Amino acid sequence: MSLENEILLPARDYNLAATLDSGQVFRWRAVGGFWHGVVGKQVVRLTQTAAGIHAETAAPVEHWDWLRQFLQTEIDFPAVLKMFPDDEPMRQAVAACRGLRLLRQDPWECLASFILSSTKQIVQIRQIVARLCEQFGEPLPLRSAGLRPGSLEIGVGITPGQRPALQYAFPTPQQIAAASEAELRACKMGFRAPSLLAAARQIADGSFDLESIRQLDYAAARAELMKLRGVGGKIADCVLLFAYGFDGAFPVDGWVERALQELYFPRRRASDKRLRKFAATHFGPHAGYAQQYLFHYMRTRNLTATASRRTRL
DNA sequence: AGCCAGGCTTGGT
DNA sequence: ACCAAGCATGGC
Repeated sequence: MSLENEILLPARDYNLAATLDSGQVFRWRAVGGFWHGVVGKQVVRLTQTAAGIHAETAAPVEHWDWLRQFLQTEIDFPAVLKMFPDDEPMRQAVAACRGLRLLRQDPWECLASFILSSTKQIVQIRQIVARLCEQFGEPLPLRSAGLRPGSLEIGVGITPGQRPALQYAFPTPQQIAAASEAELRACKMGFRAPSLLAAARQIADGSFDLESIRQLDYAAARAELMKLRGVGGKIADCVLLFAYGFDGAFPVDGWVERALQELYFPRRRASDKRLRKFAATHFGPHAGYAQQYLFHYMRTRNLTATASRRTRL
């Protein structure tokens, strides 16, 4: 197969913008109608068309399996929606964001990102991850050397007349493990630094195996991830859902807790444990997708509320 | 200025 | 089993 640096991936019911901006990934940025990001060592530029998702890479590639995998364009998405519970909150949440999808991330990048996520706003997680990648990640070429010379320059933060910022691969466990805690703290991750460093060292020296997680069932995989410092139930569920494809994983953070409380238990206050138990049975085999819809629904509802509040002032 | 953020760990009942 | 403090930093 010949080398290519662009492709159209057919996709229906796919809201690319909402998906890349929904708090599952932290390195994608919208630049003039395009979404710029990095998948593995590929610098990628995506845009949504009527037919699907058009992708361009800075470096030519032999195939596109890695991108189909990341974007999950080939799943039976209508079947996922069909399995959602038929109740008013879910109808509202789905209507609020048609085509919101789950991506399939690299486990290490996902784990590291969510170790850094605790008690942080999404904008801040993005900043920390960006610093981490700039400090410790491998710099990646922004333009194709061969194909269509000069036609494409992919980079985050391009403004007219300005060179695009360099892009970086997400740092490997080895690269993080070689850092000091002070160097990590310089990325503004605060008390999360020792947790990230410990995870990186365990993975780098082989005492913790991210690949073997795939062989386990959900409960065992969750327990295994929770052995890592700084990884509790919520972060474990995020990694299981976003990186390993455990569709039953149901991360409960503040937003989702509020969603469950307000939408399903409006009268009485339900304990965190009660909410988790309810979620485990109520949302079916694709509970993780349902969770993402509830999360996005609550978050955007709040954002528009604050925006309108601001304009009124 | 002060509250709170895609939480977890530890130490108290 | 449940509750609270403490953690580091910055957006709003």
